[in-house]
Amino acid sequence: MDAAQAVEWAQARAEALVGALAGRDRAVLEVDGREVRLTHLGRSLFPAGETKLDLLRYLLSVAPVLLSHLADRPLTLVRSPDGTPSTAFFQKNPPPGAPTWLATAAVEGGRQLLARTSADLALFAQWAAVELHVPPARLRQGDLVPDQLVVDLDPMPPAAWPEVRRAARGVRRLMEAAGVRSFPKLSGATGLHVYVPVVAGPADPPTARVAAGLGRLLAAAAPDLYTVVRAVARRRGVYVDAGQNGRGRTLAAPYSVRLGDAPRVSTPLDWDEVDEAHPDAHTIHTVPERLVRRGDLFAAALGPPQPLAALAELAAPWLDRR
DNA sequence: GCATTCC
DNA sequence: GGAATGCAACGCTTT
DNA sequence: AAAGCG
Repeated sequence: MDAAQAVEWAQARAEALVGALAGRDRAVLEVDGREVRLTHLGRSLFPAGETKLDLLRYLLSVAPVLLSHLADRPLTLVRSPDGTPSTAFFQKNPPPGAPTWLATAAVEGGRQLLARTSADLALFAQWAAVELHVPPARLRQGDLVPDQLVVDLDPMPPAAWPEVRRAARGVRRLMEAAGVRSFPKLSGATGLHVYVPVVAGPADPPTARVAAGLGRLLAAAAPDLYTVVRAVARRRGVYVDAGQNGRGRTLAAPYSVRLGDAPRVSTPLDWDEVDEAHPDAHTIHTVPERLVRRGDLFAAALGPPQPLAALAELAAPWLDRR
């Protein structure tokens, strides 16, 4: 079964499960053989009135692909019970009272949340965990091993989406020059993330250093477009944030909803779409249907991995510069 | 959203 | 009993 | 040394 079929099935199941909840504010949902207690289903989480029930419907609809991108990655939830970004809080450890069936992983001394099933996602909806963040690294035998290099493009006002598009084209060319496949997605806020599935050889520098080198390379070639300067006041154009590849860093997962003035989704794109796409066009209302039509454009961002050396070589002259 | 702690 | 509080975390940079 | 940043 391919991604489109899986989502079609999941969407039908979501409609059936959520349909049975219509008009109710509390309920017990049975999914994947688990019982999830739901409350405040009518609570609005976005200005246009999308509710916790809408978030639940979305998460269940995209569950097969969303879960594939969360697998083996310790989760950071961004919870906002009233939908307001300013009152949101992070949660990475299981809260007291969490159901015993919710999986956790031992990560660097603590226990962190994992998502494995649709029941897990339903629980996160109940928790008003609007954003699901994961590291570009996977758990393997208790260790967190980087499996993706991410170039995070963030426009600094007055730069905006048009500048991000131009910046993305440059990143695409750079990745083509390195001979690696790369995959763009909307951050769901104002920026864009480019993912490269990689595997590091023993002699390779860490992905964070390679990403920082690529950022400096881009900024040297087009200083009006790219900036790698940390100090916010001195940034111009599009900020290339290599820090997202560092230890313990996370990004909004593919297909994660984002908090804000609309339920935008961090949506994978085709490279050829980047010039036409706009973040506002991809929300919980549009992404499930898009998945059925296009499949999961990020499936190959999970692998097969490509040698990090291909990028390390390009970045080499810039690795230890500033 | 909810368990815990504080007054 | 009702209100307040915590719920991540850390290296790197700038000041 | 402390504060800012993501």
